[in-house]
Amino acid sequence: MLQVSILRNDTENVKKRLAVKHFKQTELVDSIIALDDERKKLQAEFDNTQSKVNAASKEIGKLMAQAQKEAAEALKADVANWKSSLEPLKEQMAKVEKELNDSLVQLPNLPSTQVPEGKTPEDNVVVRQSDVAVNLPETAVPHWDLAKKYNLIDFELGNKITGSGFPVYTGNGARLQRALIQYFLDFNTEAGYKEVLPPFMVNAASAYATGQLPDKEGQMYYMPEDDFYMIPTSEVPVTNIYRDTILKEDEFPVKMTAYSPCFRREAGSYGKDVRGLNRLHQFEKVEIVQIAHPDKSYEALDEMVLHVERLLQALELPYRILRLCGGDMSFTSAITYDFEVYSAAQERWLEVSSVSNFESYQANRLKCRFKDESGKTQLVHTLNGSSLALPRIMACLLENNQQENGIRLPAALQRYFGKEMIQ
RNA sequence: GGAGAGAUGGCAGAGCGGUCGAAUGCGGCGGUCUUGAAAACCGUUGACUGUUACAGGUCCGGGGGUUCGAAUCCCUCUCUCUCCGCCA
Repeated sequence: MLQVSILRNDTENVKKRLAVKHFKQTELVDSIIALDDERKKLQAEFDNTQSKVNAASKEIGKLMAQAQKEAAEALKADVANWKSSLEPLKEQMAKVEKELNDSLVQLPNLPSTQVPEGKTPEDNVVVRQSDVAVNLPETAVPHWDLAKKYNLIDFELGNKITGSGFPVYTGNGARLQRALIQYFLDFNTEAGYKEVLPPFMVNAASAYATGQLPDKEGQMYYMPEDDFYMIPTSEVPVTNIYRDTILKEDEFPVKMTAYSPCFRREAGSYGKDVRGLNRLHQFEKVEIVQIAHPDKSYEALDEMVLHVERLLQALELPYRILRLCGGDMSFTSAITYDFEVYSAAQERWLEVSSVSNFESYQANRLKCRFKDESGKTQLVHTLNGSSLALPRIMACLLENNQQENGIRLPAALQRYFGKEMIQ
């Protein structure tokens, strides 16, 4: 969430920025500042009284030591008096603080100045696009047919074992999946990202810190017995490594990469979007996360965008990079680049990565800070991106590389897969 | 799952219900000394909130309670360790 100080110091600009995100209730900004004023006032009053109580308690201690019982008793009466006024104050403070916090989590992150105006995906700006020409044979089919033909993925079996959206990868399908994970992790670690293998379930505090709670609660699988959530992305456990920490300046930048399965309820999805591998309840992803100095986070962002782009180039897939417009960005992001690959047989673009800078929005909830040169603690910037999400990459690899006699894998993958062709 | 022990500052580790935000050691930072470094010595060193600044307030795993006053007593939850059982 945003810091109140940002709203306070730059109120008009904050409202302008919120408008880019098509956030309507700008009056929330004013009410937050008013609530914070109220909070401060109550706090000051509370502190003053508490201060008197503390002083008197010490005095009582001294009087008791000197056996001045009567004086002590008199003071005790005063204390009791002050304390009774403390109770209602406390209640009011709790109320105001809750209201303040509830309001604050309703405010989305401010979009950076580079974010284009716009409301729908059509308003996203194509930043770069590769050559999209793909030569498919006459007999070309979508990946779900290929998966069946070469026994790579069994969707029906997944239905039996769990339900729709939980495919079973078999034989070369499973092997290709494994090869991709291995390749992505190697590609990332070679670029300086430290590999971590995190837990696949998190507690509520972690889900809150990265922003899944409270706004995306219904999108996660939840285990009520233990109060755990299945992770929708490894961003959650990996970023939470740095929850409640204070970094030293020489620790920047923190670069981490993690493989994990991702679990998403995807309530409300239907139709052609969910066909085959296009949208699943469980899928594999390799993620990259950076924690950066506030002055360096946009450099880090550019570096991450280039990194993902090089990976797509190595896979020889047609791709484009979009800078998302204000209306299409996620709640918590300050700027987001989406990567899409062109799935030739379906003739559609599939999102395979989303690289975002959250600036200090996430760090504020995470309480991830650093000490600057002057010794002051301030919030870090967090960034993350997929590198890459597996199912759609697989769909695209299968569709775009299909030939009459099999599927030819790009050179970069052959070493990992062990063969040039899936037949 | 059963029995027991524990949770204190970056780490280690003291702490009688009152002057304890907390001894001491290590580490960190600054300085003296040195050509430089080490050693030694001196000083300094938690977070949050708040104020122009000071003051003040809060925090000794989380929550609640007793008390004029709690790191210290009570209840509860969580976690860690040891032993037993079970187990990939």
